[in-house]
Amino acid sequence: MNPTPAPSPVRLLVCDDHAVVRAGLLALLASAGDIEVVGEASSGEEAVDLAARLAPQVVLMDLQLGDGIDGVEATRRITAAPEAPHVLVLTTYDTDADITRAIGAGATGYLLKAERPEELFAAVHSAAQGRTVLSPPVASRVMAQMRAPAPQLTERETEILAQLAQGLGNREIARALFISEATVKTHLGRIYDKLGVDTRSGAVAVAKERRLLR
Amino acid sequence: MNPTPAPSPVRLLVCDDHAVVRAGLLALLASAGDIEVVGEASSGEEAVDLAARLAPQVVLMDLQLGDGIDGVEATRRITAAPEAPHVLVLTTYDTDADITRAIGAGATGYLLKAERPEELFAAVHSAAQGRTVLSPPVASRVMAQMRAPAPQLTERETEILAQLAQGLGNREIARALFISEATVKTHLGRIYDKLGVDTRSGAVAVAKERRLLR
DNA sequence: GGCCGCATCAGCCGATCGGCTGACGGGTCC
DNA sequence: GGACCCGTCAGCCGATCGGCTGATGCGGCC
Repeated sequence: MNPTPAPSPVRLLVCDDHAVVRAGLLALLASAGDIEVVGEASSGEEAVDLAARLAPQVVLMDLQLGDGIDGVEATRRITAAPEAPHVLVLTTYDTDADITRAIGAGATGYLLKAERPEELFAAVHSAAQGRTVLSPPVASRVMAQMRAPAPQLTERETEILAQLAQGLGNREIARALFISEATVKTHLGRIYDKLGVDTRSGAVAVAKERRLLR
Repeated sequence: MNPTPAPSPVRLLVCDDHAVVRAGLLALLASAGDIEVVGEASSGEEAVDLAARLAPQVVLMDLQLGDGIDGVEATRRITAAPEAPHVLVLTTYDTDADITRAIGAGATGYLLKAERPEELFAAVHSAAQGRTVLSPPVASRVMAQMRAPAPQLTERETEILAQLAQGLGNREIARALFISEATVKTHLGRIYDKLGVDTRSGAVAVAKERRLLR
């Protein structure tokens, strides 16, 4: 009937730590017809392993994976391999920190779970060809990121912030990081500037909100 | 062939703000056979409306719903109606605060998305009969909650905590809530006790962690 | 009526924080 | 070699916080 031969389906590996969500994705993707789910992983480690063994064209990756390595690290390891599959991130959050880290780790696309299912199907095919796919809200943020010089925290500042979020005082932070209290205060001041706050509790709130930690 | 007549399927309404997840659940539940999804909602308001109009036996409800009312409030409104359907909460988090609020709002069951799909099917049927279903981790927490008198914050303390998480100082909090600074400090002291911390940043961290706010 | 939890307030004091100015060494980039 | 960022440190000072003791009023509960 159809003169054009059916294209071979895209070989896909799905990684999500929630079994119900994973099963839902499998059922959903199966209905697409031109997508073949060749494996499923419930952890980052498993995804890295299966990506190497099953050689899928695309890995659909959640960023939040509970225990073990997170989606960013899994993405980094998967894309580091020769002949690596393309990683399409499918997650809930569209925070700057997550997007930046995922792209930095080598993700080909970044899709939100709020997206329409048809977009997901289209994105899988685009990713199979190496084409970048971004959800509109994500694309907006990426553009904004380019325009605004990105008030990003340095590694050291992030460490300080992590200690702060434990409720530690300056003296305790200093001891934990083997630096002087004066240095801690210097860093804190810069952190306040970058986050647009002027108290430690405000900094912790913003950090948790923007998912700058862990 | 089969001597026993096929039981009429459970009428189900699915509520989740993420379109991809919702579509996945639909596809998954459709494969169960004895479950009929009669409607889907992408917001709490829509769920309340559809629950009244479609008269499902069970509502599968996510707690995090983005804008508008949250899953707890939606559950409260749905179960408030006469002849109300049973609400089965299906969510990611198993924090004490979420569980307590959901059950308080009238939820019949509380399932985690990490659960196996078969458990979801079984839970829907149990919920249809009004039987309580709890994921094992949730059940454990409920039991622990019963044993330990639950260090719960009062309404006022929660308000103070919310202000604190904005990074406000004691004077500002006092002004915002129309009370004296001394009172703010008294409340803060009690909050520290209940949360097991001794600094404001620690309190904010715990609050965000245990999802005590919003 | 007494008990108790909750919210409100006062005053005190030592410890801590936040903002400031200034400084030094080690990278990187051009 | 100079500009620049990062991380490190010092000292100062006023503002704020955290812990304490003690007190009042209100509303349930028995």
